[in-house]
Amino acid sequence: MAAIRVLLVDDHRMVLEGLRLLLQPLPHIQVVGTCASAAEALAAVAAEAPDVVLLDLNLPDQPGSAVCRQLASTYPSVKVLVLTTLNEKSMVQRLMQDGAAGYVLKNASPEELAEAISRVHAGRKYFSDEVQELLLQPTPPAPAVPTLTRREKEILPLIAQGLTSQAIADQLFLSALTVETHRRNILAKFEVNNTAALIRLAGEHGLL
Amino acid sequence: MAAIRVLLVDDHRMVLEGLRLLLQPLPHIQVVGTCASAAEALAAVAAEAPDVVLLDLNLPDQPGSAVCRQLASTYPSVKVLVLTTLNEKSMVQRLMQDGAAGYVLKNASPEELAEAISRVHAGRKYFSDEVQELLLQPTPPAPAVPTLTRREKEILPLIAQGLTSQAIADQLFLSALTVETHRRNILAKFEVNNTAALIRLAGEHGLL
DNA sequence: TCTGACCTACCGGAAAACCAGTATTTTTTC
DNA sequence: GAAAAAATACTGGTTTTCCGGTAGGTCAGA
Repeated sequence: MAAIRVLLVDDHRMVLEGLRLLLQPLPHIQVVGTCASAAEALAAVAAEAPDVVLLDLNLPDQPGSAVCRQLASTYPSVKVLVLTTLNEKSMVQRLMQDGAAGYVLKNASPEELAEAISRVHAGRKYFSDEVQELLLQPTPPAPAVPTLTRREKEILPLIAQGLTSQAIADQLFLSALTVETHRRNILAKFEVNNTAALIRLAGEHGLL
Repeated sequence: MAAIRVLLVDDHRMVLEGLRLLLQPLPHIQVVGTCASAAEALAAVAAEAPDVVLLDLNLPDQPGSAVCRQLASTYPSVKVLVLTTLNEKSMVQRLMQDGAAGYVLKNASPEELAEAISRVHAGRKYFSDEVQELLLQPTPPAPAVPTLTRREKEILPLIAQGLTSQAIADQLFLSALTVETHRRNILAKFEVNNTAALIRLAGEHGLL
C-alpha cells in the first residue's frame, strides 16, 4: 500500500516542523509539503495533489473556512482535516458544510492525529472526542447572528463610531429620516431597543 | 559543558511534541519536561529546576503573564522565554516587567529558537527581529484606557446591557439623575459624546 | 485639617434616539 | 414579468440622552 500523501498548512513554522517530525516515523504517512498561508496551500495542492491536507484555521491571508471550501470544490478527492484550537459548535458545523472531512484539536495526541489522517483518507469522517461531544449537545437557544442588508452593514459601523443619524445621512447623502429607519430595522433585527445594547451585541458577533 | 535544561509549556500537546522533537537532536539542550497548564508548569519548575522555561501565553488556567511573574519572583535563576503568536507592543513590555528573559514568535525557525534558548541561558535577553522592530516603533499616541471609579465600573456594563439611566438607578437604588451624572463622567473620560462610541471603545478595551 | 477624588443629587434645556405607522421607488430574485 | 426584499422618505409623538452648571456629603491621604 502506498503511503498517504499529506500536506501540512499552519502559519507557525514551529508547528509545521513539529508536525513534520511527528509524522516522519510513521511509514504509512508521507509529508509532501508544508505551507504557511492560504495562497501557498492552494498552490501546493495543485502541484502535489496530496491525499490529505492538514489545515490550521488561523492563516494570515484568508480564513481557513474559505480555503477549505475552495479545496473541497476544486479537488473533491483531497480530504481536508481541520487542525485547530477553536472548538465552537457553529464553527465545526460551518466547516463541515465547507467540505471538511474531519476536525482534530491541537491538543490531540500524535496517535490520535495519525488515526484521524488514516480515517479521512479512507473516506470516513473524523472528529476528536471533544468535538463529538460538542456536536451531541442540544443546540443552545441559537444565538443567531442577524442577517443585515447591504445598507445596514454600512450604517452599523458608523453608528458604532458615534455618528448621529444626521451625520450618517450627510456622509451617505441620505435623508436623516432614512437613516433613522435603517437604524430602527437594525435594532429590531438584533432584538434590542437601544444603541448601547446594539453595539455590544454587534461587537460580540464581530460585526464592527 | 552540561546541557541546558529546558521545560516546555504549551496547552497544545502537538506543539509540545513537535518542540520536543525539534530540540531533541541539539546536544546542548535537554528537554526535562512538558506541561500543558500553568499549574503543571509551576509544579514542574519546582521539581525539575530547569534552566530555561519555554512558555506559551495561552494557557487554560491562568494568563501566561501571571505565570511569568510567579516564576520570575520565586525562581530568579530560571529564565523565561516567551513563545507566542501575539506581538502587540503593550504585551511585550508587560511581559518584560513580569520578568521574561526573551520573546520568540511561533513562526520563528528552529534555529532561531535554539539561538534564543542559548542566549537567555547565558543571561542575555532575546527578542525576535519582528518584536525588536515593534519595540523600536515610536509609541503611537498611547491609546490610554481611562481609569474608571468603582461606581463607573459598575454602571458601564449596565449601560452596555441596554438599560436606561432610570433602570440602572432602580437597580442600584439611586436617583436617575445620579446615574446620568456618572454617565456623563464616563463619556467624558472616554472622550466620546454618545453611548454608541462609548460601548464600542469600552468593548475594545475589554471593559465589558 | 484641608484638599481632592468620589458619590450623590438637582435644574433646565437642546438634541438625539426611539416608536408606530405609511408610502414610493429601486433592486433582487424566482 | 411578477413578487419579494431593500432602500428611500415622511408624519407625529414620546422617551432618553446629552450638555452645562451647581452643590452637599463622605472618605483618604498630605
